Amino acid sequence: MAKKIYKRDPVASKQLIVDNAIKLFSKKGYAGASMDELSSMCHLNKAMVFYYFKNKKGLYEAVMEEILQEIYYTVIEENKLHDNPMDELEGFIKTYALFACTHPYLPALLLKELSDSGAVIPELLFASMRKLFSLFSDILKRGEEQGCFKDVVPMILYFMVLGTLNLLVTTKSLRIEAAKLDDIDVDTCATCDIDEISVYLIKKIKLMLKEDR
Amino acid sequence: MAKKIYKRDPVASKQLIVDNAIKLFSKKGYAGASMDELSSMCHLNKAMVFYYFKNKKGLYEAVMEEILQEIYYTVIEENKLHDNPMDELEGFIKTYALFACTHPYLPALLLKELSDSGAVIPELLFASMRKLFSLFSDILKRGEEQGCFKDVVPMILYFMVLGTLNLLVTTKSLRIEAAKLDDIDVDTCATCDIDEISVYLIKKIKLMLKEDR
DNA sequence: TGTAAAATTAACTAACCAGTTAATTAGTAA
DNA sequence: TTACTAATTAACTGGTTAGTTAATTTTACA
Repeated sequence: MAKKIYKRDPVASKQLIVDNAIKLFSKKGYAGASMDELSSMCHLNKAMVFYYFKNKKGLYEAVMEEILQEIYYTVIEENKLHDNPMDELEGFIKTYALFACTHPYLPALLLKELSDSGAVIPELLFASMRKLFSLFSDILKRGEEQGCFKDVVPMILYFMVLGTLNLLVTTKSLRIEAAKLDDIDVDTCATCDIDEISVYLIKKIKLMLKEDR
Repeated sequence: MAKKIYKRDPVASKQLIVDNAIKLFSKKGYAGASMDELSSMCHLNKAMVFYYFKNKKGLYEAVMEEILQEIYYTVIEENKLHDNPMDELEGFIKTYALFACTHPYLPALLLKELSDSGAVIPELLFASMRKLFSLFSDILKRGEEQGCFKDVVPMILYFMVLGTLNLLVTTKSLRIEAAKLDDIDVDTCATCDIDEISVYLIKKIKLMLKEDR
């Protein structure tokens, strides 16, 4: 017997809302995102948003939780493949870079949140960033103990990696536009792909951790 | 004779609006900033905002133009003090770091804009970022020609410097909060001052530009 | 098949928003 | 003093916002 065709699918409806909310929040920010616009993106009645989520903030939290958990587990799982700090660092950067590039809403949402110390969802952002940073910090510290990294300040290096990668993703369209002009002779890496960028970043980070001075 | 006391001062009124708009936009973003809130911050009637500025976007542009010009001229003027790429690079980083730290609304506004490729004011942001990047790129290229820098990709290095410094400024309160907890043993640089940070960053960037591999 | 719960909708509300208007007040210059 | 202009205000407008309500449709299950 063929599977019964349902006119309703609550799980799919909820996920449809989250998926479209990710797009909308990452494009317009929390304040700029309208629940009317969201519901029409989903082709659902607006009351559906408030049926599945307590309010706008609750939806935003669900969105952030989903993507922060996804990046965290992606990085953590990849990390298990390595057994020495040098490879772990390389894996961390490569994995974050690839994820950011294939999920460009992550850099957009993250930079917006971090630009005001997580004004909308301080606790959640705080906890997630800490978990990811804790792994990064641990890699560097073990590397320092084993003598493969020198003069390590994890917090600064963490923002160096995340700042570089997130900004390169979010400014992509701006950089492509800039490349078309030729009044100033600058290379904006408009055609660089993510692999080239992460290979360069890894090479440079390794160089800066190789010696004390 | 004592100077006449005026009840009105149009220049001061306009500047009062810009100063408070900087605070408000950097805290809440473009969409989240309310012109009613702004006018009451200024203790002025809301119509005053629209008397001095065409509309909300016009005010936002005035705000961005003011701070982008300020950082640009600060960096450009400092740059004139040096006569070799190594000192110029150090000066660039130190000057940007100090400015960002003493004008924390700059990182907040910049990261918000860059997180969606300048959705609100693409042309203005674009032109300003290009001017600053052009200087940075020029320093690195001259350094490469003279042999003091190796394997330079200015665009990536630019976002490395700006990303690191801007994020360290905007996350300051988050990092101070994190330092109070002790469930995970991580140093969040909560007590680092801007000089320590820029000295470290300069040291590391110099190391990464010293050799090809 | 009947019924209760879950999912969905149209229509509504009250607050807020950017921006306008027309009137009023203060400064200027003759 | 007068008369003009610039600065300032209270009160308003029309549209948008997050969120609610009560009714309706679909589904699950006994």
